Amino acid sequence: MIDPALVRDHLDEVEAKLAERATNLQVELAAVKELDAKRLAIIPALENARRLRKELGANIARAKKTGESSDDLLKQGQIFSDQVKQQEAALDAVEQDRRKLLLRLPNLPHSSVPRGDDEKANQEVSRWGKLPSFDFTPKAHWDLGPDLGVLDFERASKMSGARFAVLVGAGAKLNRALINFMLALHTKEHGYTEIAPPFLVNDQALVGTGNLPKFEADLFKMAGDSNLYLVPTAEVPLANLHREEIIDGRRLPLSYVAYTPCFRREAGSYGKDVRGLIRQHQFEKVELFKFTTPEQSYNEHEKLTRHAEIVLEKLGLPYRRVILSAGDMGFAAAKTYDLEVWLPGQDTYREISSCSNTEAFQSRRADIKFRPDGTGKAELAHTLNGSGLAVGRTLIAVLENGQQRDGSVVVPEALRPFMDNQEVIEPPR
RNA sequence: GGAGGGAUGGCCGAGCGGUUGAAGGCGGCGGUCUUGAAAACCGCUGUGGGGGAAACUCCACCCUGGGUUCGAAUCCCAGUCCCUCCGCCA
Repeated sequence: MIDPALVRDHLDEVEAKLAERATNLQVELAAVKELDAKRLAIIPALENARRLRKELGANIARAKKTGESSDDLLKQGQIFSDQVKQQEAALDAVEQDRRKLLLRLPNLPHSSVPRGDDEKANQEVSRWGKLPSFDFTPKAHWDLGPDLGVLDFERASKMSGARFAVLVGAGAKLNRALINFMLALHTKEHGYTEIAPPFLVNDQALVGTGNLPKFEADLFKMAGDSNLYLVPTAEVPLANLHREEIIDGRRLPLSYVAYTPCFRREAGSYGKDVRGLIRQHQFEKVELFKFTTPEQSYNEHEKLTRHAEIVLEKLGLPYRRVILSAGDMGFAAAKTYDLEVWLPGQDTYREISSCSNTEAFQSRRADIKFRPDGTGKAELAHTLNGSGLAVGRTLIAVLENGQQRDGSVVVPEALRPFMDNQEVIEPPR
């Protein structure tokens, strides 16, 4: 949620910033501002009514003590009480409406974010790694995987339908090795605390991250009268780890890493990435998350992005870093770097990680604060998240980049300790 | 699933429906004392929202949401979470 005070005092700036996202939210912003003004008008009236009621209450108590008649006072009390109730109802309605609008406004882009309406305006920041050259035509993983006997899309569709996959044998093992490798790296070398969170979260948690109320269609909701949803990313449970808390500022930054499956409806992506493991209803991810101070958050953003990049470097997978344009960023992000891994089978870079600073956007929704130096006034924390990495896409990259003429795949050295020292995945004979 | 018990400030804990934002203790901060420290003593010590340049001031908040009442931390209803016992269960 953006700061309501900004809408009140700097409407033009907010409008301009949101316009960079290729959105037109002038109507909503004007409505927020109007409701805000109404709110500020009701509050003094309400408080005055409450004060009158309170003072009268004290008089009644006194009169009762001395045994005086208090019938007139009681009658007056009724009037005051009605006024309070009326004003309270008015304030409640205005605040609810205002909140409803605010919850649907995206975050303001940071000043370092390039303008632009969509991914075409994204800017490459850096490249790493030498693109592999093959003396044969490299296969895409949707051919390579089944040929190797490690990926099975047809059987998955029988039990679950489209956008699911079964990993078999060395494929399942490679998947597990990637998870363990990433967790080991981030916990031992990058200082993250490992979290094993719930995979089902309630609606409030999703409001906190910005997935609700606007993107309900992207989520799998449990049947029945529960308000539980399957996590679309570990970002949700991790962000809510400290909801409604005031963190001792001396403990910041707090860095967490969690492995979870992720579940997404992928509504509206019909016909997009229908082949292979790129876009699935269920995938796995190792997620990085930080709580930090506003002063440190952009520094931490760089660090977090580097931590994700190091995974790719250790695996020897060529990639590039891209800064997303304002129009291509997610709802909650103020700034996002995407990491794109090279997929030779598709002759292109594909997103494998997205690292965002949401500034106070999620903290304001989830009420996450910190107290600098452990004392003084509590301030909203900044939150950061990033994939470190998407496991399925990493698996694809390992297969496509490591493939050999005979259809076998070389296991990256860094992964071998997690693969019983297996060096090559051989095709079935 | 059944039967009970509970939820109050950073923590523990008290609170006949009427100056109770809330006793007391612990912890924390500041001070006095001390060569230093401890002890002792004194003071301060929540969050949000209005107003104000500020000092300050007003309003709200005792799990959440309703209700009763002139007035609710205190009474009633619903819900959430925690604990104990029984049943079931990986």
